Amino acid sequence: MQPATANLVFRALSDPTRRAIFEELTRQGEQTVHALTRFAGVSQPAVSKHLTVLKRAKLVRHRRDGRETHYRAQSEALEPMVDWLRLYSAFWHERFDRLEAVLERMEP
Amino acid sequence: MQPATANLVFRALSDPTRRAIFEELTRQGEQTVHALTRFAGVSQPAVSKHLTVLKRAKLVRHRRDGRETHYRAQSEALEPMVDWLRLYSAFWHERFDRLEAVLERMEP
DNA sequence: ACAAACCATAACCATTTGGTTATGGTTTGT
DNA sequence: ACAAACCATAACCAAATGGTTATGGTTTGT
Repeated sequence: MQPATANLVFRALSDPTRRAIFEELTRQGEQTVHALTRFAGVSQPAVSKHLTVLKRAKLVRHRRDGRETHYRAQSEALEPMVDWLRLYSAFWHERFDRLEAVLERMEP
Repeated sequence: MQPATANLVFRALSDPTRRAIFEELTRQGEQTVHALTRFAGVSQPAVSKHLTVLKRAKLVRHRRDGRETHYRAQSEALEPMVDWLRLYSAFWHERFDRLEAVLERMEP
């Protein structure tokens, strides 16, 4: 699957409610909209809209099962953000570079 | 210095113009507001406002020198974002963990 | 001395955003 | 069969956001 643009990912994760939903999906695994609504503390339509934004950034996938829709986090979509940090964080750059070098030596 | 909250950092970097300014400061080093204005393609007051947002997130520092103000990136402020990725990106978690382990073996 | 350069703030504006309630379409349980 | 549950979308609203022009305070060059 094509990765979403970095911009969509940064935008999607800039909202605390959306981050909380993504965090919850990461921690607890797949969840229905109903469960996420109880968790998020906002209305069900608000949750649905947040999930739509996360979906456009490829940060979540959904699976319909009867009348419920199950969402789960898709952490690979964070890659543009990780790549960005690698490029623009001088502080972390060295660490990442060493990671690359070491991993390549470990599994050629 | 106290790190800014993760929320401020995520918010500040969610805007493409602001990210571009931060990227430019990282690549080219210290810059005046004037130089950043030419670079950013928006008005000087717009740049000043973006710099204020970045400043609140501790992503930039400024230094007055006569009538000009020089800004520079402060990449350590990205740490909350890196920490967040470590916590919530299952995909990258393993890589980070291996980095930690390997680095510790390399320099005890 | 004074005009110009640099920057921040104020005042303003259109658009976006994050929330709400209302509604309707499927699906399920009884 | 039908009421209730689940979810998405529509319609709406207040507040936040990202931009603009206007203005004023320092500092610099002549």
